[in-house]
Amino acid sequence: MTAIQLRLDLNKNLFLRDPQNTELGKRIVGEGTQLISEIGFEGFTFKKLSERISSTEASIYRYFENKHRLLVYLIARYWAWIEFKIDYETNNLIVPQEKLEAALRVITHRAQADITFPEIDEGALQKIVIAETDKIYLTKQVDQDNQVGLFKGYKSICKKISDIMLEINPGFKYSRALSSTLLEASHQQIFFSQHLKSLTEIDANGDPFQQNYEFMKTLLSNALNAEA
Amino acid sequence: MTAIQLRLDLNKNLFLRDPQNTELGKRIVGEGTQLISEIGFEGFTFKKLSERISSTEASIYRYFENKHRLLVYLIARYWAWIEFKIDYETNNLIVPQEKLEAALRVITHRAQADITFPEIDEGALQKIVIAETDKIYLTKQVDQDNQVGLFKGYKSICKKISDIMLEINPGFKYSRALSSTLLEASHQQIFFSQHLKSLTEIDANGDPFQQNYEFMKTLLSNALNAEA
DNA sequence: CTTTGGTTAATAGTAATACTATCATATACG
DNA sequence: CGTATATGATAGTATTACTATTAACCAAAG
Repeated sequence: MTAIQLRLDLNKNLFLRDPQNTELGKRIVGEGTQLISEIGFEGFTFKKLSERISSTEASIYRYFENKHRLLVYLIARYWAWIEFKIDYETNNLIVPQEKLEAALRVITHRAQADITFPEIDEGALQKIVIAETDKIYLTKQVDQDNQVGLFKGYKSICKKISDIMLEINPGFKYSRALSSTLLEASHQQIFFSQHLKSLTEIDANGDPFQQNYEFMKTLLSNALNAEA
Repeated sequence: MTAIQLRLDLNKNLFLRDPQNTELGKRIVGEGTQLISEIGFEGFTFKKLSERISSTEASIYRYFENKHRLLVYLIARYWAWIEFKIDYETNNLIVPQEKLEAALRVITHRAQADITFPEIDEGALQKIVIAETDKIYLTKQVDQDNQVGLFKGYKSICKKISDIMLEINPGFKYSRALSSTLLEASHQQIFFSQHLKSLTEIDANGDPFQQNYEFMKTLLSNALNAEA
């Protein structure tokens, strides 16, 4: 795959001012990704980021309402990127089993800078997704955030995979549930392999992304075939 | 089942002073559970709790290092409670399939005050587990916390279920991974049914706990039988 | 060439949070 | 009775997550 660059149209509620439009915006997003992946979201502040990009807190606040929104924005970009890759990889495939395998490969594999954003380090972004994704919806404002469309990208991928499952087995009753379970497992199992090793056979010293793919493929094909 | 009361020996690192030993300790834990389930963990502070129990911040800090530790403590109690119930329900069962079903029922079902803690509202505690569990390990200190045994209870349940799976199918390669995936799904799917409905078929207006049980049972039996 | 609009920097300030420290009082226990 | 322990009362601190104001800069429009 040739390296191409992406520019996304994301939900307008994800930001106050589109960071893709300005130099400062790109630095906020690019260095923000690095900083969060380095020190973790809890320790991250706009103050620290402003020092890193030689700007000010107030300037960052003009792009994002607060640090939570920045996190949601970054992760939305990740899922938009994943969705694009699923479309790309499944394009022209006819056999639904092949489509599903291709999609599964995309959601489980290590981030690679094939299709990329100009200013974002995809490896760092994937690290954020692994460690912080669940925090975007595990909040009191989840319903409001959901209502203004902040989670559209994630839901869209879930539906996409669910639809492929239904092509394979139209009678399967839990395609959405299985799809979201797999999406969650795609980062959770990697996290466990790094930090809570007894919770998984996946081994961070081997090729955890590949192992996770195999685990999930096993789960999937059995679940779908059995009910056929 | 007759109502019985539990007193647990939890890891000493979960608290500074054992809250089960004193009146104040029990109020911290009991009212803390209520308050977190009401306002969410982010909005929760020791200040607010101290007002609610007519005590002081400083007194609460004598029991728990910080609010994160209190959350870890509460959730550890939940999983210890679940583990006890699994042991109780699987006791004397011989057929591993039956054991697995019984365990699955325990981890998926709505909290009931059958086997109980004196001061804790199990319904509120389960609400906390559904909304906050992942926050106990999605932190920068996860490795240190893990090292001092804060997550022992969760890991123990994961192993227990995994072992039953291996009784059914000794050749299954992903028993730990599947077990942790199901444990995570046991609260995640309920959360989705309440807040991000398009991510699951489980319907919060029906009997979501029962539906979740059926979803997970489907997953499980297919995964285990296929590889037999 | 000047005005204007838009972007950013600089600075200051605030309420709340997450603690820590100190001291006095109550109570319990041996 | 004396002493250890638990709690309460109070105060204080560094940091966080913002908000507000003003001034400087720059590009395009008139």
